[in-house]
Amino acid sequence: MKNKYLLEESLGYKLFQASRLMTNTLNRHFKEQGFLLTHEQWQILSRLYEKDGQTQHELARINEKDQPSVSRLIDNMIKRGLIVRKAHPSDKRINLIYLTECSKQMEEEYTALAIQTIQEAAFEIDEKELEICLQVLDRIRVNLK
Amino acid sequence: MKNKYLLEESLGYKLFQASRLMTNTLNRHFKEQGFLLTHEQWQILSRLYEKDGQTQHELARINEKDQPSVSRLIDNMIKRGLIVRKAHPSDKRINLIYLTECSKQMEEEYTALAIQTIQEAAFEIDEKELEICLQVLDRIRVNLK
DNA sequence: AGTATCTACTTGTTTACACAAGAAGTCCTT
DNA sequence: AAGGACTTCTTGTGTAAACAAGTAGATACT
Repeated sequence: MKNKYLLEESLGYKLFQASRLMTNTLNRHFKEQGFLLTHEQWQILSRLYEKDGQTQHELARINEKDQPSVSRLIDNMIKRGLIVRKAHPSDKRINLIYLTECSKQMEEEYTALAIQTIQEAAFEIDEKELEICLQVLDRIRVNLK
Repeated sequence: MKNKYLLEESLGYKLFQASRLMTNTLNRHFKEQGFLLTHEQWQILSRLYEKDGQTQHELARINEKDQPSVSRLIDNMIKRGLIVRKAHPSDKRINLIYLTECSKQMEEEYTALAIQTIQEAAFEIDEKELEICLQVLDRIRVNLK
């Protein structure tokens, strides 16, 4: 008997679809609240809430994106008044990225929507099983990096 | 003590990064073998290997994408000679999508790379824990759909 | 000092996504 | 048979990804 590959049952496909549903749901929540924010922009903001004034290089590194992606993501966020670029005091190559008053004030509301999305996703999932899932995801990241 | 939200530790972020690593790895494998194929295109092909001659609407539905995305994805795949559009015999609205001789011949090689990617991702992960993770992913999809 | 190398960032190109709106064909109902 | 509703697909627009190539500033070496 042939053991056929089925896309639908594969780890890659399930991961991909679950991830996309979560990011789409978060995007929808932002939109429903009238916030012009994408989940990618939220990733950047969230890093700045943890530590304001990081370089683009650092933001790319910790978010595991390449620099061109972050460069343009930041362009869009500046257009929307979420962040600003400031020159590094001594190294002219470097841009330091800072939150604006506007985005600082929104931290709680944005964070609440992120947490809400995770709670919706994790609804009625056993806590131990969720923990195991998170560990597996960590290991996948280690394996592929 | 304040229980702060940490992006890095969140389900959404871990899912997103693990998923992106898997799709990027699959893309890289295709490229290394000289195959002009993206993971999104592989999703479509894989569905056609299961059942040739599906409509765009059906392909969009089962892959959980919207129709415009599938329409343009199919445009690209036609350009690369992976599939063809054929008119439905009685309903002129409908395009039926068929594999080409070329893509039919590649099924085994493409599938091998998909399986290899999953094996790399799942390396040294306990089988029971992986199974739990897959179930959690299924439940996340149910919760958010 | 002068050249080579490295670093941080930007620009160009292609692929793909989501949402909105439009075009064309089919079906239903009277 | 005619009008309206529904279905299928395409086009328009904006966001973001990866990879390649380019620019400008800092550093290191002789």
